[in-house]
Amino acid sequence: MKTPVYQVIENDIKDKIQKGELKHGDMINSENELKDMYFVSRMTVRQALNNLVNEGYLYRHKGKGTFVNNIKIEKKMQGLIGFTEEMRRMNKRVRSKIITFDTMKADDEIASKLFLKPGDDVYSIERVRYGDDIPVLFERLFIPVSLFKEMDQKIMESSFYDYIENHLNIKISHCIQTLEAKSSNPRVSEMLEIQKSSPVLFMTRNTFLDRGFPFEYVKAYYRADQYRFIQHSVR
Amino acid sequence: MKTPVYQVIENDIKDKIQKGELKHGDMINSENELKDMYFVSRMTVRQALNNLVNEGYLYRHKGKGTFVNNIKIEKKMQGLIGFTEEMRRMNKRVRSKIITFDTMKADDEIASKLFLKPGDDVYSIERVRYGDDIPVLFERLFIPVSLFKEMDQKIMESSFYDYIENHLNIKISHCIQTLEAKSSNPRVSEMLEIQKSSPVLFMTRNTFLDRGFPFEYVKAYYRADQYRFIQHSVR
DNA sequence: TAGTGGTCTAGACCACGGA
DNA sequence: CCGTGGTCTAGACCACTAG
Repeated sequence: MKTPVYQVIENDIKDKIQKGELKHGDMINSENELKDMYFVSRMTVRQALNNLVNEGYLYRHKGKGTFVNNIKIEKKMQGLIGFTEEMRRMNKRVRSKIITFDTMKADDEIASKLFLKPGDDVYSIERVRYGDDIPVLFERLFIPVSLFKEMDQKIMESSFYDYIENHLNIKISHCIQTLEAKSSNPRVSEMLEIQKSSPVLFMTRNTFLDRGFPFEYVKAYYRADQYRFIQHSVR
Repeated sequence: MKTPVYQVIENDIKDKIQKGELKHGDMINSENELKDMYFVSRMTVRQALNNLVNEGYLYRHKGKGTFVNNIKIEKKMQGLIGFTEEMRRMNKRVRSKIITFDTMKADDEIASKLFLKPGDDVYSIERVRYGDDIPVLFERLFIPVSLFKEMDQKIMESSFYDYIENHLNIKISHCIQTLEAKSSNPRVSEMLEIQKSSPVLFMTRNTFLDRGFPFEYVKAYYRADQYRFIQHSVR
């Protein structure tokens, strides 16, 4: 279980950035210096630096050197920040209430999103999520019954994604989200405790397993005065 | 202006995936085969394959081989799809109209977003963008004068990002976007040709150069009935 | 056991940037 | 000019997978 040399070099440089010994804009040791410092060949040094450049820690300028990037934004933070994480950033208490939990027959839209035939069984789950007891989001999830025969309300109240990845041992591959502005309809207004026809942020999410099949389709309404999406993109 | 060998190999493999000669799950030629096919050393082959793995085209299994990934498109489309691209997907003609083009003193908000002091000079550029002659988005850009002394209207009418990356030879590092729903104010209603207090999608974007400094801060209003954001996230 | 990718060496020549 | 990163070589040994 020996750590490869290039990973040792990577970790040393990351540590120095973490500790503040290397700051944004600083030039790090040149490849030839690092090669002599670690008694390795230059290609090994380059392997370490390439990885750090790809992860956004460093950037290079030919003829000048290799420099520390301004990396509050790591690749980890890429993509949209989820509801729970965002609420935690704002120090708000999170709570969920399940409104309905049914099975139904998929209509054309749901069927096409979940790669089913119209009329196939899907779970339909409505819930409201609160931050500091203020309703922030009203969502409806559609999940194929055929994929999760033993679904129950307890799974939905804890972490559905955890259940899939750790209990069923299936990896989640990717998702496609859409975001648009809408006026709230009466049902949404009631659930979010806002006036009729207020602006709301409407999101859909289609999430796929690593076999390429979708396992959920979600429609969600966010209160305009309580939530915004934040997204970091690299490169 | 000679293309490096590893890029030739990369392009050949990308082409084969594009043409369908290589499909999801197919094993590509081994590193030793590729080395003999291109009359290069194995390290050069590995440089090509490493890049394709990082871009999501391929994945490797030690002891087995290198395989074609199925999500090549999603990785490329990761992050939010831009206005021009989205309009093209919907086969709409794109047009921009610059409304105002001024310099002004940064207020507290603009200054903090652009790492300036309040009172520093910034360009303020308002424009409306149309799809098939329907106004889709009204945006206001703030750009530090100190970074782009020779800015003029023609740069903004063509591609600002192209100008930075290719003429000034500075790389763009990353951006932070926020998205929320709002009611349109009178100015926005007029520009987007919609009724007063209609729902609009409000976006801000703060974009950074590879030195870590921001070069633009954008506020944009999207017509709810004409635009939605689509986002792909991997893993 | 044979073949694959993972790690690593000790060199080389080039293009670019700054003094 | 010299030092930097960019590209490339012709080997080597290892760990893993499959037949």
